[in-house]
Amino acid sequence: MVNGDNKTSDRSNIAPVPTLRRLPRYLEYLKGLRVHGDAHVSCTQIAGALDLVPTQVRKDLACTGIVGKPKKGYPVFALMSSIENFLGWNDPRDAFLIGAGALGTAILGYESFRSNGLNIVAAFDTDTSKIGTKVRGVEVLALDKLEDLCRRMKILIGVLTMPAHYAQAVTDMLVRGGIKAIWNFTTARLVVPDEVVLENAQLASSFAVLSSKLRSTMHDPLEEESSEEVFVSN
Amino acid sequence: MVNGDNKTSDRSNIAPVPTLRRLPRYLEYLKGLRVHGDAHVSCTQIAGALDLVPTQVRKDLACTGIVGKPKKGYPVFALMSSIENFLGWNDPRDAFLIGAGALGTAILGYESFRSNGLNIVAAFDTDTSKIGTKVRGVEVLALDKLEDLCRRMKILIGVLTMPAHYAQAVTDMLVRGGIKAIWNFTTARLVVPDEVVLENAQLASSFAVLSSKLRSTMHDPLEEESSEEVFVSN
DNA sequence: TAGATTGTTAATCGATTAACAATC
DNA sequence: TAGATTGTTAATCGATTAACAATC
Repeated sequence: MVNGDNKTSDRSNIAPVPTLRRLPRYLEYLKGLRVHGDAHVSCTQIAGALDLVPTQVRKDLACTGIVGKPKKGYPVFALMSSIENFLGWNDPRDAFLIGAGALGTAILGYESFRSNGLNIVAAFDTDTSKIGTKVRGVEVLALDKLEDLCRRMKILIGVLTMPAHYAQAVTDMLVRGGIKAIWNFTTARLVVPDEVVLENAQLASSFAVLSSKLRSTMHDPLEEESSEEVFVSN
Repeated sequence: MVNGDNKTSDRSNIAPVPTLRRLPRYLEYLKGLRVHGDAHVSCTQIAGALDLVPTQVRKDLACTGIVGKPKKGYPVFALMSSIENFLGWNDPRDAFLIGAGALGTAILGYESFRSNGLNIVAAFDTDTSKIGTKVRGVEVLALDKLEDLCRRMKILIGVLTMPAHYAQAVTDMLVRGGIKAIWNFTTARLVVPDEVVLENAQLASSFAVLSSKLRSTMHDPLEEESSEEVFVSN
């Protein structure tokens, strides 16, 4: 059993980041199909709906370990399980959310995160008027209990939704409390030990892509009929 | 002037998406420097702080049109302007936000978006208890006024923070109202005409990357000291 | 001046896409 | 069976990284 070379367990469960980012889209699409029984779906179908090419979809899905049937495609439910399993979304992971403001409330309310393995068991804040209350059914605790509770409850994920200038201090508390991963919604650049996973939500990156596209369509006169009056000599 | 071949105006102001996504990080770093006068910054400095390689930073910055000085680097303020200008973040663009819930409130409160050219001038909702009130200083209006106001106020950007199942209907209203860009925070896959820019915030993608990394560190026994008891024969 | 840094060209790397045999 | 679809290998594409002359 030592050094087990089991073919079925994909030890090297690494996938390119672009693939990882597409997997939730596939899952969302599959959920939307609302099929039952042993319905199948092909890469052509998925690609068509999501504006991708079938080969890419096939390669992405292969990363999760699913095996399809030629001519039929993939069994829908098995495929959903395969994606969820690959992402670790089938077994919930306990998380703390720090910052019970508007953004924190929004994250707590995202039902799809809960169904995707993010189990936020408590929120933390420094605002005494919030401490002791519940937000979206989750209790808000005092920030000074964070490190101790993190350690005792073996919390895996910390979600940072507080003002950016507290972010590093809170991160340090979580790290001391033995956190495994940090999902950072602030603009702060965080320093964490190598063994802690850090993912930055980077809303500004998304807005930058939008801004740039918008700017080019606005500046490119060929994009649509010119907004300026065409001068016609009469 | 027709067909102007002006070298200074970079007509083909296209940059790779990965570059676009990094630009806000550079800007954030530069703002954090809090320098004054004609302070300069080098790619080596920026790369060191952001965990990138200098060549990549140099190429990214070159996309924005900035020209540096050998041995000195780039003038900090000119560089910030160059990035902001490239993204169109220097002149504010009027936007509507649809869905004045927790997420909408969070976006309205993100001061950095306002300073980055996103000028949300009104919010819309169907909840009559919210209509007429102000959220973060922005008035909440009835959804049925959306299309008409969008057209009359020549709104450029629509920010979607309402429940996913309304998203396509709201998008259609905005499109009819002449919107140029849509920033979608819902999980809905939206259909828009070619001339409308669509950017999906995709929080789930970010969470998928985190989940996958976390899953591999948890499953990889080499990542840290084994959590299982090592059996020692005595 | 010497040397750090830029701008740019070439090499590398990795993801996407195409091609095609295998298969149900 | 015929043909759509899979899995996989090869070709392409584009971003990253390396190399290096120019320069202040």
